Amino acid sequence: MTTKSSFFEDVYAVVRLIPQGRVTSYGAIAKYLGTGMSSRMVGWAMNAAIQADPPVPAHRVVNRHGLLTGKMHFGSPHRMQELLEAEGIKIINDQVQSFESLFWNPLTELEM
DNA sequence: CGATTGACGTACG
DNA sequence: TCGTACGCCAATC
Repeated sequence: MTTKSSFFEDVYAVVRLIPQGRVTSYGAIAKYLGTGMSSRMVGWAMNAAIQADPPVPAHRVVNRHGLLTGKMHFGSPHRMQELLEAEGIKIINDQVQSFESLFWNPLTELEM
């Protein structure tokens, strides 16, 4: 893109492309962005993503294990789980059920 | 300006 | 197989 897309904006774009009822991992996004395995940057971007406009469905982004590690950042720890369950995703003990089936890989879906 | 932290992930023991 | 240590890169203190 001619526009100098910031790391954050790029993350927002990918997360916004996540279909409802699907989830992805920080590492997948990080790799898609080409930042390698610096998944921490993705998580940091997510922190700002909540305040981003339009709002980014950060609740669809979980860690490699499918755990809602960032649930505490949604204002209310239960908010993230509520949002995911509202999309039809089952969560038990902060763990996404059938995570592998619900996993949305940007590298595959976007066909890099 | 330097040190620490951070919603992760991989490697090694 | 499980636990601990290290690395990434940027932002915040």
